[in-house]
Order: sequence, then structure tokens, then C-alpha cells
Amino acid sequence: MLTILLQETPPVPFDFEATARAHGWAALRPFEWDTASLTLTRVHRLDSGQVVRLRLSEGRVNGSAPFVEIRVETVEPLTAAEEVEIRRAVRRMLRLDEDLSEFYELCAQNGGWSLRVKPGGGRLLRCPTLFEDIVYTLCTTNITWAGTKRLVERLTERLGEPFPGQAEWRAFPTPAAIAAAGPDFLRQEIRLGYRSGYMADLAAAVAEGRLDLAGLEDPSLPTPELLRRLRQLKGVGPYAAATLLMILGRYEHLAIDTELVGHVSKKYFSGQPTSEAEMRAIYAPWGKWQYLAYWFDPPVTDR
DNA sequence: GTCCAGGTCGCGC
DNA sequence: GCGCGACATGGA
Repeated sequence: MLTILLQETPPVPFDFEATARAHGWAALRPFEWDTASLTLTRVHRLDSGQVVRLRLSEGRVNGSAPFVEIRVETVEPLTAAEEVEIRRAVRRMLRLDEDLSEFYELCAQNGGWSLRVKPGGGRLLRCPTLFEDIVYTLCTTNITWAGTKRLVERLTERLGEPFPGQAEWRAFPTPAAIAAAGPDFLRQEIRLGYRSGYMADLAAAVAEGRLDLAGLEDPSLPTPELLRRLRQLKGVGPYAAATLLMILGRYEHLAIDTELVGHVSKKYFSGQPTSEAEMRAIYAPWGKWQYLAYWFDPPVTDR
């Protein structure tokens, strides 16, 4: 087993821990967050088929700006293409290329708003690929968080490729693996319930090249068009589409889901029933940053 | 048993 | 375009 050290340069400011823990993804396999060492681990299957384990943490040398340290555990030495792929995956996961400076300025200006955003925070962890983010998202609909974790864990355990010599560590399953498993397996073994058909369709479409998810990452795509395309995916309704827009760095679209309704009603309307228009008005001043404003809006603490 | 979870689909008006 | 029941599963 080889360990290869890579570094990536984050934007300034950048808070590694805040980014890794900004939402629940870090608790979903094959992500693993270690509180003691502040390390984010994820087994990753490269396009070549090689399965590696990535350990990400903040690196710092005296006096220098912090960097992202990537510890790659691998059986075979990395080819140049594999190294590029790993760097790209890490930059996507941590959103190292996203410019949040305008959001930070708004946070600073809006004195009345004390969002839970530290300098360098506000980046919500993503998977290495959009496919994985969509699968995660489908596993968050109409289910408790404990159930989400269970579904994703079973998917990874049963269909992910093992890290060499340590089968308890597995990569997230490929579209081909999920497609090959088929809806009956997903239903009976993964216990995906009514999501089984959606998941099987999605995986097959991606595996067979009928669905080009990379095209959805095109920044020049207008958000309404992107939303329309996401909604065409079976199982992706208003909540899931808004979550995926967030994943894709589009924060101007708020989804009015049960969590938001509860939060806004409780914090701004004394728990009274609140219209959708009233709820939208709360975050409207944030314009294209509404989702982040909502996400980091501290809940009322009812002592 | 019953209810419902950070919903979504497909139908009927 | 909007309302409504059905949909799997598992935990409270």
C-alpha cells in the first residue's frame, strides 16, 4: 500500500472543517468524518477502476496559508490521469472553485442577520460526482435522517467496490453497478421501497449514456432551464430539485419543504401558519444567495 | 395498531 | 394548474 500526499490550494478565506460539516453529507457512506483528527475520508473508485482511499484534512505550514492536504492510499502508483481525477474530485467535493465573496459581503452588510457562517464557511460538501449527489438526495426524500444513512450505507456495502484488502471500506457504487443490480434487488435488499424504480432508471440512463449529467454542471445553463431538466428525473420533485440546485451552486431558488416551513414559521411568525409568499419574503433580500441565507439562518433556541 | 418522515407521482377536476 | 390518495420502509 502506497500513501501519496497531494495538496490543493483553497480560496481565501477557506474553513476546511466548516465545509466538511456544513450539512449531513459527511455522515453518509462512504464519507466518514473523524472529529478527533478533523479528517474527512472517502473511498473513491477512479475511472481506471482502481479503488483508492482519500483522507482530506487541513494542512498548514508555519506562517503559510492553509492548504487542503490529500492523503491518497493506493495499491498501484497513480498515473498522471488518476492524479488529475483525484484533484478534480476534491475540488468538487469542497467547492474550491466557488466564489462566495459576494455572499460574504452581504453577510457583513446585513448587521441584523447573524448567520452561522464563519469566515471561509458557507460551502456545502458535495460528492465527487453529480450522480452520487442525486442518489444521496433521493435517499433523503420522505424518510428520516437515520433512514437516509441506512439506505446509503446499504447501497455502498452491497454494491460498492471494496478498497483492496479492506472490504469494510467501499467506494460508492457506480451507475453501472446500481443499474445491474436492478429495481428488484434495490427494493428487496437495499430496502429502497418506492424509490427503487427511480434509482434503477437513473442509474441505467447514466450507465447507458442516455443521460448526460456532466451537461447539468455547465455554469452557462440558465437556472430555470437547469431546474426544468432536474425535474424531468423521476423522483426529483420541488424539494429534491432545490437541493440539487444548491449542490450545483445555484442558491437563488428556495424550496418550501417541511423543514423550511417549520423553521420560518417558528422563528419569524411565532409558530403561526405562514403563507408561501410570506416565507419567500423573509429570504428574498438575499437574492441569488437565498438558499445559503436560509441554510445558515440560526434556529430559535427555545431554552 | 397508527402516524409520519427535510416527498413525489399520477390522476381527476 | 391545484387537490388528493397512494406509495415503501422503519422508527416513535
